Amino acid sequence: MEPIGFESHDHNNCIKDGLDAVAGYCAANRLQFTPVRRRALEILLQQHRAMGAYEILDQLRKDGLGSQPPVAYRALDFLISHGFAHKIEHMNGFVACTHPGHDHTPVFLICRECDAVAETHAEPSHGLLGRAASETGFTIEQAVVEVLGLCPNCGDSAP
Amino acid sequence: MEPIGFESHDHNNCIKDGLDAVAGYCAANRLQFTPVRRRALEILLQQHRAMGAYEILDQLRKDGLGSQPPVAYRALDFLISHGFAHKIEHMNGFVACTHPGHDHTPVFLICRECDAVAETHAEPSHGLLGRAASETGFTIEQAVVEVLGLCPNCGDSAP
DNA sequence: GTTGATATGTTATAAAGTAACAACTATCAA
DNA sequence: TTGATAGTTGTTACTTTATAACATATCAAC
Repeated sequence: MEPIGFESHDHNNCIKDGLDAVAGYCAANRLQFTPVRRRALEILLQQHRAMGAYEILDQLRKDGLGSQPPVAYRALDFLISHGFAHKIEHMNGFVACTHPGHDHTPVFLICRECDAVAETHAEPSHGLLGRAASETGFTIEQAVVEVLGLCPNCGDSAP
Repeated sequence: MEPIGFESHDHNNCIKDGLDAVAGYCAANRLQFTPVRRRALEILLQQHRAMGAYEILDQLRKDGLGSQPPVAYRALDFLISHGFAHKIEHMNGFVACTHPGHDHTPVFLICRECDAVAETHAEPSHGLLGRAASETGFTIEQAVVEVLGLCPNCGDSAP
């Protein structure tokens, strides 16, 4: 599973592919991919970094797509609840999912220098987490894994 | 490494031992373990669950130890920066560390039913995280790992 | 005891998130 | 095609979480 986000790539594809994948998933599952939701996702897709809800709201406002906080938070709730976006708890921010439609436990690599976020995966019921949980009889439902540090670009220049 | 928090235990020892360990560490390292800081830690130690900063502030206020938010946040900053407490990002809450004084990467098991928090450990440079990081050239500095689910007590009664 | 660093008290405000309700839109069955 | 229902958006007002800035007090070391 390759993290996406640090290496250079054709970013137009990220946006288009992301929107298309979600549009398709919504069509197939009778979910309403409304203008607000679509635009919110597009805004997130434009950057591989965590954005604040109010930052997203500012953009929506410029497009005449809602100007009050609940509009942004509701769009984000929709995107998150269907796995199209994730919340970065550590930053009170949000990122687009890099492979929407698949059930997964995301692991984020977050650069403290440039705020870039790369997403990869782990299966929490295996490995360290699973072992600690099963030892105590704890039932895992969800895992928040956020790794902070320096991305390849920032690590090289400012070590 | 055994998680602490779910099984029954002599809780008076948790409080006393926690305070003693931190007091000793502070004495040895010329840190000021002031009344506000000591009481904030004691409040956290009284419960194996995440508490909000304002919840802690309420308690401090009752003891005449400060009544404004910065007092609580500064005490928590001190405790966290020296590893005596941790922030649970997922809940905007704080817990006492169960083994202060040791450098470590905490992993939290959080019960969504009763809010109990157990702390265990992982070494992020090994395992899944380390592999994902080294593949991309990412330098890990810190990891936030919060596992949500049901503790043994709540999982049995309400599955 | 003076000085420089550290800690606390306080005011004010920023940032993040939600409750509640009214108005609009999609969906689908009759 | 109408009407019932569920889902979505607009808006007001508010709660919760967190911090900036500055004055005052205390500590620690010389």
